[in-house]
Amino acid sequence: MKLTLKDIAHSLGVSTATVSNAFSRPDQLSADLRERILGEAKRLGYRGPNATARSLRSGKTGTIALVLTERLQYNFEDPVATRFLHGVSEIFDQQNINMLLLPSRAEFYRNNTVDSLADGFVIYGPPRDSSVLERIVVRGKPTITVDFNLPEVRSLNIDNFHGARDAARHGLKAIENGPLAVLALRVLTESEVVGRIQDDDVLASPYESVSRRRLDGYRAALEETKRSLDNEWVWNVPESRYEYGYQAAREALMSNPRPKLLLCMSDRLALGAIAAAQDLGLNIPQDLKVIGFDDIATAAYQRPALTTVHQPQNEKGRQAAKMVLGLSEYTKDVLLEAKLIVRDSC
Amino acid sequence: MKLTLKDIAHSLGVSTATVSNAFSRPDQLSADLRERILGEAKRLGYRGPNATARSLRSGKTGTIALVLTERLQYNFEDPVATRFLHGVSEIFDQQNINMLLLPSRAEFYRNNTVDSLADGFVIYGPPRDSSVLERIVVRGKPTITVDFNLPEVRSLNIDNFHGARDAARHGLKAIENGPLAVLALRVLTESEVVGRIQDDDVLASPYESVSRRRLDGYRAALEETKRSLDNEWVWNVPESRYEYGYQAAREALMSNPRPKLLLCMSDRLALGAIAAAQDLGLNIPQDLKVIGFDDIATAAYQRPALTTVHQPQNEKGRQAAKMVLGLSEYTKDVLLEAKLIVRDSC
DNA sequence: TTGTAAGCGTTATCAG
DNA sequence: CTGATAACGCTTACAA
Repeated sequence: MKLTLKDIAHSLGVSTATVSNAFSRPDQLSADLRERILGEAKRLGYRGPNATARSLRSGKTGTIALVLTERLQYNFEDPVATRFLHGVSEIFDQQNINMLLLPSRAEFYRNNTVDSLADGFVIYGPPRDSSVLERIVVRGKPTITVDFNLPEVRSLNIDNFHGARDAARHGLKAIENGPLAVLALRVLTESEVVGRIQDDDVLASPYESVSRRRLDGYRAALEETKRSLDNEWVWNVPESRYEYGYQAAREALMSNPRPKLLLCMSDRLALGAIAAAQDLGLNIPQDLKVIGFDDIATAAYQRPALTTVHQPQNEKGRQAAKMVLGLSEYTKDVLLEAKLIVRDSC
Repeated sequence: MKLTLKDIAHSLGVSTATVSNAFSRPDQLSADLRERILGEAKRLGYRGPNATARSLRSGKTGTIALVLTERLQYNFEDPVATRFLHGVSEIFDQQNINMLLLPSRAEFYRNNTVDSLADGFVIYGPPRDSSVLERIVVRGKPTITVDFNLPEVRSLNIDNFHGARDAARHGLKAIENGPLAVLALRVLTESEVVGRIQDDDVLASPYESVSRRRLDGYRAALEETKRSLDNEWVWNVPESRYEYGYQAAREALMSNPRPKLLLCMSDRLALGAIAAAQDLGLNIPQDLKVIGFDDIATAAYQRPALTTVHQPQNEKGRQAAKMVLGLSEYTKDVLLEAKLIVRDSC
């Protein structure tokens, strides 16, 4: 048996409008009548206004959608993404907001008009297929992009350039003039394999990507010491995974001259790299120095503890949530600091 | 400018019903007309039927809700929960299902009629305030419970009893007749502190809880060797956290006689316990043996690698998703195996 | 194969 | 302070 506002109204001899007000706008009716209505509703087992009907009429859903990676799965795997969601959910918890998780793969949106399902959107990272953005970025609904930019849309980023530059500076000082290699994350747009960047590879990506900024940061530090970064010493890695870090580092460490420093664009890559180095019998930091990026939890736990660039993922999540809810103290684009944390690996 | 079905219908001189069919029931009209409608929609910038209106009418939302812990945050912190969500999202990814994350705290449901927001519910763990269940368990919407049971609702569990019993058997064989302690997770219903179970503490919980089953498993193994478990040697811990494991283990290890075996109801507790032991100068497994539960990723990585009971969280997530979507190969309650994995710590 | 029309359960507007 | 009534945008019998 399905109960509606009408049933309550009927049973009490009042109008549906009044019952609606009793639930949604308490100030619109006498406390007394409201009491009676709520009591009757409870007695009959009515649980409150139907959410879909309410949204259809009011245009509000009480839900914020997070547009994540191609496949949702990834977000429960990668500690960086998970930490971001942790921050977001802290604010949603406080504000009683429903959290809708959406993948960014285009196919998902073919039969799915999600823009009506949420009051706002947080787009975490650039979708591979940018047509998704056209379906989502609807005028009128608050939308913010995280880790990339879109014209006309507020963005939240961390300062990848300076974080990377500081990391590289620190590393370069430690190895002086020794050789180095970079494990770069998705710096080639379409490549799905681990490998050196070839001279003729194109480094451009459709958005000013996180990786690109980090690479530029590394470069800037090298230039300060009159060095430059040869593409040959940059490994492209398609995803932030331990195994890829292992593989790329192994290739790099078996090259001649053997790098004394590995600049890694994520901690997971760095952890894989350390394992590869250890398996080759190298000591860290004596034989090889490794610097990561992200500062995931294990970076501090593991031995040797990882020197890395801390990015405030938790705070980033909180900021993203506040921005989309209009609760942020900032009114424009936000750039959070990324700070070098020196531990044992360099 | 907001576009609706009507606008498309108008612009083409057909009825709204036909436009609706063009999007939702292609077999109801000629391929030719459909082509024309879709073309016009695209030209005008119409993105497809509004999801709220569609659900109001059809009763379907394309969304499955996961009712998680009190605060959503926790699920992005605890690797066990995260792994479960990983499994769930794998199936949702395949089936293009929207994933709605809901906290289980009662307050959230006061002004929120969520039952209309989703086509089905997965309730992961018993809510502290069971009134939430009344608001959610609606006849007609597929609902399944995970890690607990509810009358009339399909459930998914792992075999906690046998997993724990096997763990305890293995540990008891290793220490022969030595003393042991248990780090028990939320085995006291209301306690928020770490501490020994007092004789007069009540062990009952409103549901047959996971912890209770694990405790019974430990007990069963002890009884096989004619031993029994004194409450005094059971520490209650309010949440599965490293720090609590550390604290409880420290208390246990400073007691007399000092336990030779720690049976821990989660890996995070076990990892904390190992750290506490090491800080007390104990060697594992020589001086102390530790067995965990869950088999989280770090259990295998860390040194000494943790002996633990593997629970198939990923598969559990997949099963939960399949069950709620009616895609499961099982038709009744499901019980997954929990298997002892022997590594270095015992 | 296509069109007509009656809702789905609310909330907003406006009048009383 | 309360009540009629008209949307909200769509789906689905049923009729043509």
